[in-house]
Formats: sequence, C-alpha cells, structure tokens
Amino acid sequence: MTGRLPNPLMKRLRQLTSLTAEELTVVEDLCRQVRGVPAHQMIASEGAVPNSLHVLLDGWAARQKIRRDGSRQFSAILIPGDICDIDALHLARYDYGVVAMTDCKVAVVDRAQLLDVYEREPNIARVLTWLAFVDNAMLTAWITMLGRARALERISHLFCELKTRLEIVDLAEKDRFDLPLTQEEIADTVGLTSVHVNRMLRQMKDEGLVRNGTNRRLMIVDESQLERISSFTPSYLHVEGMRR
Amino acid sequence: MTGRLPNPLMKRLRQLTSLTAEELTVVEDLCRQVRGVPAHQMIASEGAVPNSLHVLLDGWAARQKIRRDGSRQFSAILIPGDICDIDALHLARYDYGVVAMTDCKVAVVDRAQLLDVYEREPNIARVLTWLAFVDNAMLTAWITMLGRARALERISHLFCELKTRLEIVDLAEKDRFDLPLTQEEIADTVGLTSVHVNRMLRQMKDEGLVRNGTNRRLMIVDESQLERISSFTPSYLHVEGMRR
DNA sequence: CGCATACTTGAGCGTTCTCAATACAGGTGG
DNA sequence: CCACCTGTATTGAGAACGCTCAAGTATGCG
Repeated sequence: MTGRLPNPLMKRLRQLTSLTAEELTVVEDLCRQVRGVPAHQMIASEGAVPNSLHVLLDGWAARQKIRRDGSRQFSAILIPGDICDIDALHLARYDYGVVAMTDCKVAVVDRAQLLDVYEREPNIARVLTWLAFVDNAMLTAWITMLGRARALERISHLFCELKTRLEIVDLAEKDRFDLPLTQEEIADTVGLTSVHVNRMLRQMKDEGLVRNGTNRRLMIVDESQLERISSFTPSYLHVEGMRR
Repeated sequence: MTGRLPNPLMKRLRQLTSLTAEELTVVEDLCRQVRGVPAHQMIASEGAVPNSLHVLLDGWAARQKIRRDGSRQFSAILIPGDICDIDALHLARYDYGVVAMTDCKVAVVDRAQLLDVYEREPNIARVLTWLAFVDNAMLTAWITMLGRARALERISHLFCELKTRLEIVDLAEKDRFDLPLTQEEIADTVGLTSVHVNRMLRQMKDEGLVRNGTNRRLMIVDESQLERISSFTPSYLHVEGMRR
C-alpha cells in the first residue's frame, strides 16, 4: 500500500506556508503509507492511545463525540488535505473519534517517526502547529454558530466554510460543489435534528440557494446569498496563510 | 509593574508537566511584566495583530466573539493560570477578543522573546503546545454541549468544568466555589439568554444544587448532582498531565 | 438617598423537536 | 427485469423548549 496518488496536503502547504521544496518532500514521504477506509468505519477511536496520525487523502470524514444518550455531534468535517487527528501527537489519548463518511484514503503517519522529524525540522514542526491553531480557530467559529445562530444561518455557514476549504484543495467548481453528506450528518454537524435540516433545505431549494445534484447529492449553488445569510467571512480559516 | 505575586501558571506546570526547576524559572521570568486590567476592559482585541501573549494571573476573563447582530458568544472562560491567547504566537491576527470579566492581573509576554525561548528550550515549546491542545479539547467538548445538550445540562457542565479547573490552581474549596459571573455572562457562555439562565438557576437553587453566596455571587454546592445531570467526566481536561 | 446594574417573574410567541407515516432511490437476489 | 429491502428523504401534527418583551425588584455604589 504505497500509493502515489496526488497529495492534497501538499497543495495546502505549498499555498499557505513557506516550506522549501526539500521540506515538502519530507512531509510527502511521511505520507507514503496509505490505507483505504470504507464509509462509516472508524479511522481513530475515542479514548484510544494514539500511535499514528492520519492525513486524509481522499474522501470525507469527521471528528465526532458520542454522548451517553446516544446522540452524536461532529466537531469537524474533514476533507482531503486535512489532518484527521493532529492532537494525537501531543495528547495522551483521543478526545474524539474520527469516522469515515465516504470511502476514504488516509495516510498513516507513525507518531514516533513524526516526533523525530519535529526534532530535525523546526519549520515543519511550526507549520503543523500552525495547522492545529487554524483548527482551533475553526472550532471557535463553530462555537459561536452553535451558541448564537438559528438553523438557517448555521447551515448556510457550514456550506460557505466547506466551499472555501474545498477551493484550497481544488475540489470545488466555481460557485458550486457536491456535498456527500446525508441530512442526518449535516444535522449532527450543526446541532439540529435531521427533520429540521430537511425543512430548512426545502426552504433553501425553494429560494434557489441549493439544489439536488447527481446521485442523491446536494449541490450548493448560490454562494453569495449563503454568505449574506450567514454573515460569512473566511478570515477565521486563515486562507492567506501563515504569519512569516 | 514588576509583580511578585504567586503565579498560578507555575502551579499548573508543576502539576501537569515534567519541566525542570530551571525551565520553570525561565517561564516564570517571562511573566515578570504585569499589567492590571479593570473589569470589562479588553485584554486583546479581535482582528488585531498580536505582539504579546497574556497570562492570566488573577481574576476571571473570557475569549469572545461579537456577531454582526450584536450578540456575543464566549468560546472560553479564563481563570488564573490560563494563557489568554496562545494562538497569538502562531496566527497572524486574533480571531477573538479577550475581555476581563473581573478586575484582572495579566502577565504580558513579549511575542518575539517567547519565540526566542521556543528555539532554545524545546521542552517549554512542547509544554505550551500541549496547553494549546488541551484548549482544543475543551473547545471540542463545548461544541458537543452547545450542539446537543439542553439548558440545564449545559449550565451544570459549565459549573463542573470550572470546578475542576479551579481545583488545579487551588481556587476551589472542597465541594464549592464562588462564581463571579453575571447571569448574562453565563448565558453568553452556554448559548442561552440571561432570562432563561435565570429560570434554570432558580430551579437549581430549589433543588439545592447551587445557592446565593456572598456579594451577589453564586455558590456551587452539590457537585455530584451536577456531574450526574451533565454526565461530566473531566478526561477532556487532561488533568492527569502530559504524555511523557 | 438616588442611580446603575443585575436579577426576577409573567405572558405569549416562535423555533425546533418528537413521533409517526409515507415516498423514494439504489442495491441485491431471484 | 422485477420484487424486495434498506437507508434516506419528506411531510404533517402537536408538544416542548427557549426566546422576546416588558414590568418590577433587589443590591451595591457614589
């Protein structure tokens, strides 16, 4: 399993950071070990002791917490180029599970090996830490949404965020993209029930913001309206890159 | 303003990490520059370019986002020993504001100087990064609460979390502590209105979970009940310390 | 004593949830 | 190629939770 598929993490790093060609190669080499994960399987389990990090190369995944009563909340939607579990490097155990939402390909990076690279390559360490802080900023933004925004705004905001992030790794067409999530999964992201998400989506379809795409997938159409509804500004995603 | 007040960050680091005495001294020396901040004043402003980090030495503060419509959401409640803005070290601008909720004392750590220490003292760098990841875990836990828990559970969970964190820096008595937050501030933490928080607190008082303390402060009394109500488990706070 | 701030309580409304029934699409096996 | 089965989407009705608006009451501070 030593894949040679295009690595979307490289795309992000080239665009957002000032790593040299050699440093990029070091990162790319760390991602040689590739594993396929079928939809709905776990990539990492809550509570386990992390021995490796996972870079999502293809497909969609999510970080999740399952509550005592069985309800589920996603704390991050992961797209190609995302590190599924950066904190595995530093924390003693996983605080969340990572689950594949579609069939996925993940690079499995050995933890000890990565720690080693940290010693030798301070720039790489800095970049990965930076990525963690961007994650942090995304979490903060979501807290604001979940705490203070109504249903329509939450969903619109989610769509805008995903669009922006997909663009960085060239996975969104201009003004539209396919969403491989079920309404239940959207609900578990934005803190609503699937029934209510359904009603909101109906309304959004009626207003021409989204429509049904191919293969039972939702297609996001009118970005500017969505941005208006959710007062979306991408600054928290730090798309302009690292502070040099 | 070169204070010599006991530094609660030291307490945390001694307890949770394996820094040597010399390393601890280095951190303590970084905190020599102390500034008093009156209640309701900003410690750091959203959107600004960070030039220093702030360690909360005394008082309570919070990270906040203000939304277009004027509503406010806190993403973290800060108590003595907390770093108000760790990501200031890595990100190009503040994604949130930090506001003093009571009169505060903060150590102002020069960013460039800290980056310098990062080079020379890898252990300190590791520890600060670890603290950032614990922050991250707290954000994730809050997302789950905001997305999936009802009012009573959210408030109870907040109280349990605060209790646990206060204990680490010796600021909670056994089974009780004083809360210097207004009901409005609690509301902006748990994503409710102050009116509804009031009603929930009434219920909690009636059930003997909390009572009115001195000086208009709320006093948290029955910890075990609160833990039951909110299914609180402190594992996400990583109170057992760093992975060695 | 008077002001400002926070807390308290009620009434009515709106958003979101629950429960439940139905429709639909895609995949599987006969 | 059809029949069936499963998971997802859709829709309705009613209830619950939390919000808004508004008035009134404490409390601390100057």
